[in-house]
Amino acid sequence: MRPPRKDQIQAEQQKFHDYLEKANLQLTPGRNIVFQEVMKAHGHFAAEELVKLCQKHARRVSRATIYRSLRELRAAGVIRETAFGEKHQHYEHVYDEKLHHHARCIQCHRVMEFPCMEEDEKYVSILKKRGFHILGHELHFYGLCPDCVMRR
Amino acid sequence: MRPPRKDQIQAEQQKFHDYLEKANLQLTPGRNIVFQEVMKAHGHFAAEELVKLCQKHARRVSRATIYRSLRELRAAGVIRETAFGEKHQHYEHVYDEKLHHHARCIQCHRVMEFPCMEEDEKYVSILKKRGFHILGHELHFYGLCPDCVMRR
DNA sequence: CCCTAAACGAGACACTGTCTCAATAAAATG
DNA sequence: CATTTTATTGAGACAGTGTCTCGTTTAGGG
Repeated sequence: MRPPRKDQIQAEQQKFHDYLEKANLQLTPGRNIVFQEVMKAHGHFAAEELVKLCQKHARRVSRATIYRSLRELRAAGVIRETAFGEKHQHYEHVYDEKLHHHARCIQCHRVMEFPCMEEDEKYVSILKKRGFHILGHELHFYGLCPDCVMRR
Repeated sequence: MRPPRKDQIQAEQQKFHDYLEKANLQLTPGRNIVFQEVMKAHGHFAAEELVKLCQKHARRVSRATIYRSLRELRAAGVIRETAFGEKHQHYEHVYDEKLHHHARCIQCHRVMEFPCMEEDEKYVSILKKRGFHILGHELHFYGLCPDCVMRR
């Protein structure tokens, strides 16, 4: 996933601000630092990476604030969780949403993305028939990425 | 997923014993207790649930042994991990393997299963073309299960 | 300028899993 | 059978990730 364009950052900022306003929350320095770092990060990142980045700032931001802000960004629809079966949660941006799936290398942990296809609809209709209310889905392949296959 | 039939338990036991022999490991009381509890459990279970179950036995089994045995059972192909984006790992049985996917309720955490279809092959061929060596895949829907939809 | 409520940081705590190390049991050997 | 070697184990320390509490700070609103 390429880094967000300026106008996309703008849009995300708007989204976040709108959310804060609706939820009666203020755009405080702490929240803003977390937001900025999240926008700088691209691809998939772990919460703890963000903790390290945020704590490099002059104004110290506590873990508590960072985790709190991540939840807010999630609620605002700026980032989303992705489950990789590791011990810690990963996030990715939502902007420019072309729904995609993930292939994760079990060796180097790199993640490849590939677009979601309408084939998934068949599953969707099965689940709907069974009364399951779908909020989202993700197809997750695991294996060896091209580089790690070579290295063998 | 229904509980394993007797002959399936037999087969799994054989698999485990074969693995132990090949790996020069012995079928010790500790390992056996873990195996028995794993076979009793069905559906998806977390490591910590198993810890609790195993520790009810007269012969105390330590966390270390349980986690070690779980790894062995995984290596033996008796159980497999499933990533649900929660904080702890889940496992499920491998016996009577009809490959299936999961729909998890974000409210009650129950998991529905549905069969894997050949539609996935399209993704497989895309990834292969890109040089990714696939070891496995899982489609993961999340949302509200029928019961939780009702309860709203 | 004061009052109140929101936001914050520090650190305790909880959970899950790993690791080490000394004690034990079991097998192999003489 | 005694001794040596090796595998296995349990206890608990440790680590990583995330949550929670609580006293303090900050910032508006009056």
